[in-house]
Amino acid sequence: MPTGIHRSRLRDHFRALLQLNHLRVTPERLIVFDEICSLQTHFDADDILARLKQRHAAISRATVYRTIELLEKYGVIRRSKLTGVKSHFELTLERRHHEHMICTSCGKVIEFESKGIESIQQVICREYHFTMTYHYLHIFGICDDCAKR
Amino acid sequence: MPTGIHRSRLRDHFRALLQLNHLRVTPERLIVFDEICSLQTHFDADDILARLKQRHAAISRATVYRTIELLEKYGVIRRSKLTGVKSHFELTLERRHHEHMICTSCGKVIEFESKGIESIQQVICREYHFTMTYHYLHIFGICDDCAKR
DNA sequence: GTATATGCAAAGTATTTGCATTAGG
DNA sequence: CCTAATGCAAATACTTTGCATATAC
Repeated sequence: MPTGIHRSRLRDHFRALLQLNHLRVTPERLIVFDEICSLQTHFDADDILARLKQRHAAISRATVYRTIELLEKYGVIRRSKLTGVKSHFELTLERRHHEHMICTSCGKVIEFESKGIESIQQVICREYHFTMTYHYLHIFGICDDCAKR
Repeated sequence: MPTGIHRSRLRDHFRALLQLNHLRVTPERLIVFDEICSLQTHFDADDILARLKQRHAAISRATVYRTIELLEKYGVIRRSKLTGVKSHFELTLERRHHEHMICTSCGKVIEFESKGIESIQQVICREYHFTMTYHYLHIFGICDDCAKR
C-alpha cells in the first residue's frame, strides 16, 4: 500500500489491494478495515471486536481474526507482540519511512532517515530471497542531554 | 548482570542474582537457566521444554514458565517482539549482535549480521551525539519458501 | 521449622479451524 | 453458478493458577 494516503482514500486502496489479489470485497472486510484505520494506536483483535460491537456491526470473531491475518499478510498492518499473551497490531501507513533512536534514560525518541540502511537492506533481502514488506530499526542508548547530566 | 561473561561463570552470576533477591537456588532454576544459556538463538517456552525432555530432565511446564518470567523480570532475558502467537525470548548477554528477518507468513526467523548497518549506525549516533547501548533491526516480509507457495 | 518452589491438573485466554450456509464476481 | 468468505461452535495453542507436596535455607 502506498504511503502518505489521505484517510478518505484508504478504503479505495484497500479495495484495490483485494481486487489485485483476487480476493473478495466484502462488507465485513471493509468495516474491519475502516475500524482499524480509525484507531490511532496499537490494537489487538479484541479492541476491534469491542468497537464493532459498540457500533452494532455484527461481525464474527473468526472474520476479524481472518481479516487481521489478511491485512498482515499484505503488509497493511504489522504485528508486534508487546505483552506476553496477545498480539498487537499497528497500521503501516508510514508517512515516510524513518528509524527510531530511543533514549533509555529520558525516553526521548529521535526519528531519523537513512538512505544507507535502506540500500543495505535491499542487498540483504536479495541475498536471502526475502520479500520485505516493512522494517524497523530501533537504536537504544543515551541521548546527548542525559549524557551531560 | 554484567555483560561479556565467560559461559562457565554465567551460572554463578545467576546464583548470585537469586541470592541477592532472596530467591531460592533450586536445581530446576539452574537447569532451565543452563539450557537457555546453551541455546544460540531466540527461544520460546516449548523449545526449553523439548530440550529438557531430551536430556531427561523432568521439569514441569509450570516451572519453566515461572523461571522464564523470573528471568525476564530481572533482565536476564528479554521478550522480543517477533511474529506469531508465542512469546520469544533472547538472552541479553553473551550473544554476538545480529539482526532479524521475520516471515509474516510462516513465522520463520532468519538471523543475519551486517557490518554495513553497524557502521551506518555509528555515523548516525555521532551525528546526534547519541551513545548507543544496543539496537535491533527487524525486517518483516515473505520468505523464499512462502513466496513459492 | 517455615516459607518458598515445584508438579500436576484444571482453568483461563487467545487464536484457529471444520463445516454448513451465504454471497461476491 | 461457482468458489471464496462468513458465522458458529468446537478444537487447539499458549500461559497462568490453585493446591497439595517437597525442599532450600
